[in-house]
Amino acid sequence: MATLKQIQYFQTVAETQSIRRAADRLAIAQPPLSTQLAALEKSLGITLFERTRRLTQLTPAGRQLLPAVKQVIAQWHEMRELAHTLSDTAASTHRLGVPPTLGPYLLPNIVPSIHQQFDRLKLYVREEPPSQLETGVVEGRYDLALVPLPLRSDNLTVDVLFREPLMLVAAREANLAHNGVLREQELAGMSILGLDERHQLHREVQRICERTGAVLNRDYEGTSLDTLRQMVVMGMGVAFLPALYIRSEIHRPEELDVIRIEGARLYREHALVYRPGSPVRRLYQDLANLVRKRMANAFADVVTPIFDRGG
Amino acid sequence: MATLKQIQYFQTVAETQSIRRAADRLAIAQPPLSTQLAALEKSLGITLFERTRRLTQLTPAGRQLLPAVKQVIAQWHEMRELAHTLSDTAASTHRLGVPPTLGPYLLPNIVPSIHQQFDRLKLYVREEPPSQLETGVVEGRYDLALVPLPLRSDNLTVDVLFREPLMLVAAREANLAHNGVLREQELAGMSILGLDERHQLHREVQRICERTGAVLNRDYEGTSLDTLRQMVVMGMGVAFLPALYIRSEIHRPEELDVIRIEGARLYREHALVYRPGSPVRRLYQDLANLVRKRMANAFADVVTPIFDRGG
DNA sequence: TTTCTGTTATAGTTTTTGTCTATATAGCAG
DNA sequence: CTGCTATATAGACAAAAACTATAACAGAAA
Repeated sequence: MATLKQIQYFQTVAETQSIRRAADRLAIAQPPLSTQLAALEKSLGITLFERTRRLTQLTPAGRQLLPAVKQVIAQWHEMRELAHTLSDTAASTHRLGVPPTLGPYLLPNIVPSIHQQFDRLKLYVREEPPSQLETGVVEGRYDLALVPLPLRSDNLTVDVLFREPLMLVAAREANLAHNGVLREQELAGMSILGLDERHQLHREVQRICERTGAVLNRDYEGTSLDTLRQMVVMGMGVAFLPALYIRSEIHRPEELDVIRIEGARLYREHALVYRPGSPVRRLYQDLANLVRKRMANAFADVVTPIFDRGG
Repeated sequence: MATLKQIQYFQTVAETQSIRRAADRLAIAQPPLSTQLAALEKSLGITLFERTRRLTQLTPAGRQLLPAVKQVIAQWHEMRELAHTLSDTAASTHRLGVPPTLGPYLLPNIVPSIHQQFDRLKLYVREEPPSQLETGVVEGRYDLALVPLPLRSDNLTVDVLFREPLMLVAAREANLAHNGVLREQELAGMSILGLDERHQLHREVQRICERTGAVLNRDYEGTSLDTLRQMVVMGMGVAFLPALYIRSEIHRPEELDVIRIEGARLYREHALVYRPGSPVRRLYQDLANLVRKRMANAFADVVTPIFDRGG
């Protein structure tokens, strides 16, 4: 089996037109070079060189093989160069999974910061429901993912990122809130619109309803935060929407009231997860910290970064 | 230094997602595969795989390196395939040098036969004066050449091919010959047109003139056989032209008389030459024989093949 | 929990391969 | 004919890669 070494030897001899000079250039003795050439010729079934005293030159067959040989070596060098670039772990493309109720409203705010700090890191981002994100990371379809807590699987490393409040949203005409604030008790019996049950948010809202005595309206369920918002605008009821969504999407405040609920712990928590065995987990920890800091700096009024609860 | 073997191992492990299965497929034991992978990772400075118990999968960096790795292997296979094709010596391109006073008139008649017998052999043909052809072969610019005898250099293998008569050509109006034949003595004093002295034919004609008492006209010399013919047609004198040229180029017999000289040995001899050390000299001998046979079959009236005078 | 199973890593040994030095062989020049 | 130079060959040695055996370890099953 022809080796890369032999192929390099071949090229050098072809260039120098001399086994002796090639041996010098390759920094080996002449006999092993002769031996390796003979081995290569045997394995290829071709006489590559015409050896005379004054010079060693290519045979017609060898001459035609030379370009192919150079191709192999060129590709090899290219590969090594790429490897060198990639040897900085932050220079690779990492596959990031995000839930549809968070990704579109969070990423635009943090991706620029990521590129600023890790300038050669690339992200390949896909949206999926959180449960699929988890299995996706476990099975290797993703390298890391943003998911809401709690997790189903226990074999992932979890870096908790921040706590995001859920705000009650009502149509302006409903005139539901006094001064934009309601007490938790006032939620009791209220009819709440939610997303369909494939979304994680469905369960989170469900839990809130159970705790506060509100009633989750299952006759109409939204398929996205935007449809949910539309349902509220159209007066079909009230809904809990994530603070980051509200911050980025509620552009027409005249249509909707955003109501803070006093005394209730209405929030969801997001984490960055990845396989414990990932060789670049250190990078992912850095990314997690970057997200927390970014949240602390630019969204302190909206979310609460969590710095010290590791997975 | 990453080896081809290691690169193949890398690809196989990436495909099977398991070191154990890859080892099976590669028909080696598992430990050396682990070792080689580790060596490759070290030499590239990259962690290529994330090894867990259930499966061994690519890291982000490894995933991006894989296409480059496949390229290297693909090029390598391509090279081996080409080598296999070339292992039939007759499948290569051989550089053939021919003199301008022979090539254009001989090759069209023999190249089809060559391709018929050696269907994958290719010829790269160039024209040059015979002296340059000889040094060209010695120095390796050509693999073989057709040259007129005698040779200057003595370090080439010479396969004599055939003897080609030189015919006296005169304008029809000159009415020089009786029945298309002249005796040698009648050449004495005759003014002969020739090619310029860079051509081998110049010297051949000069020798004939010296022997027969004819006079080589040096006032006007042709630069090619065609200009020489034109000079004869225009009545500037008579000339010796090679039989193969006449056979292929004298299309208008009314313009010129072709005259055979009785009793004189007026001919030149052509040989196929190549370096004695050429690994494919056997092929060149076969080619020489093919040319002789072709001459014997189709040009017996024009040239005389020479079968038994080796170099 | 413990045990069993399957996978990868490590240790030690053997075999193979590559390289070295020394020498033989062969053209070519003087 | 005799050196000179380039390549080939032989034998010794070192390095690399293979194998066997075993350890370590995680996940599944008991």
